[in-house]
Amino acid sequence: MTEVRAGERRRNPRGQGSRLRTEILDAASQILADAGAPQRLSLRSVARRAGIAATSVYLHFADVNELTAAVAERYFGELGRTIARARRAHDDPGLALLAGCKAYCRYATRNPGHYRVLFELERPDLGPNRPYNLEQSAGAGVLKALVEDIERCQSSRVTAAEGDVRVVAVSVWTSLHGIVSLRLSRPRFPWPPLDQLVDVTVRRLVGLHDA
Amino acid sequence: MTEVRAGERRRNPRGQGSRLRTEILDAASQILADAGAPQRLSLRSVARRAGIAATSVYLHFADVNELTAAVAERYFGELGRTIARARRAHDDPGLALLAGCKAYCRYATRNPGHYRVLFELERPDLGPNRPYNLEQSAGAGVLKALVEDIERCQSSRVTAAEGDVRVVAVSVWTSLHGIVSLRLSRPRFPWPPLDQLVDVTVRRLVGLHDA
DNA sequence: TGTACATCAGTGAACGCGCGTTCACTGATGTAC
DNA sequence: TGTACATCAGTGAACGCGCGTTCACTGATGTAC
Repeated sequence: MTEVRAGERRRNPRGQGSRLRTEILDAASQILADAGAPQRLSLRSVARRAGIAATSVYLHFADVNELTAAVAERYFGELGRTIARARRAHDDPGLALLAGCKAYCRYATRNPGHYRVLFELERPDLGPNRPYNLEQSAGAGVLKALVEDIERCQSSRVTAAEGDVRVVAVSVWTSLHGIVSLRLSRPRFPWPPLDQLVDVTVRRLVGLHDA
Repeated sequence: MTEVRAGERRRNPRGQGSRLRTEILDAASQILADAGAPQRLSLRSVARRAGIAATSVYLHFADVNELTAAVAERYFGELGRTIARARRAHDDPGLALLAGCKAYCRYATRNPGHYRVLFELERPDLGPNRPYNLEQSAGAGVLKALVEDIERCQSSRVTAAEGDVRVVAVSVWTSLHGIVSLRLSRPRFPWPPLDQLVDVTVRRLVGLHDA
């Protein structure tokens, strides 16, 4: 089994073995950026990209599932920071909410591979017979911020509709996911412009007055 | 290569060779129903399930993509009929719309494998550099019916909001897709009840008065 | 009526590929005595 | 100060699996003469 080696990498100095973990996750990130789809994310493809032997992945991850879970963890953080940055630019709670939603969708369409790892890739570690603790789930923070944004809209009366905030937040989140995931899997469909679709959808779901 | 043979099937009589095509699609359907996910839908798995040699699939399909396209075609029809049946039970246009939307979501959650073939499975035949004719796309009928339902709501004044009907229809469709596809890929998340989420989402998007 | 032949509905072995995982190993660097 | 040893950061060959596709074939059934 001859692996293509990318530039004869030199081993890390003693005590710095954990650097390889980062290099592996970087390689996974590059694959996702290139392919736009998480199907190509195999243990061997990551090792190839990182320029190491396939077996070296086992030095840091027990199996391929642990690797993909670590990849997902990394991108939940990235997504959360991207949204937070967009919201901060607005004082008006309605505009802040919309900006966050648009940032979510732009992240997905610009980083399809990363986004799909988060929400579409099969994750046996999240499957049945596994404990699922919402609080410790990496995506929980993103949803929590969305709930707070909607609450802020309601309490400052920029919104017309009331209703269970959590249900509305889940409605907004799932709708955004539908908007971007269909766009990614069926790109040739004649979609309306992304920002327009997000704008219409979120305004109506939350009850924001038109701009 | 010894294939497991399921009950020593006997060959079709002369002139009835095209029966095998149906048997192949039936086998694909069974696999999707069992697995709930389209990843398992390979040419070989379908052949195994149908009790035929892998090569026999080539008698009716040029390659594996043509097979999956045929599978999708079949389920678009099924989905469309399911929705139509649900709508017909209501005279009120708002209730008819809601019933169709709920039928869409129920179809997806009850037939996850079939639904995912329609909207998630990679379809190289729908990829870039391919002609995409909306009119001849198998899913076009489903969307068209949705547009008509929303128009009926608007013209009979059960709806408060106006707006570009096609954009609203796409908004509703993508939102429904998000609701069910996230549920399928992350089943352990504490989702609100399906019907409640659909009800809230569609009513707000279309501007239906609460029940 | 008998038979040669064409057609139809498939089969079975083999190919090369990428995959996850296992196992035994290598070779540089630091440390204890 | 010299050296034996332990540790660390990896490697390389091999395993069995399922995959899509190719190729040459088989054997029953109908048909023309």
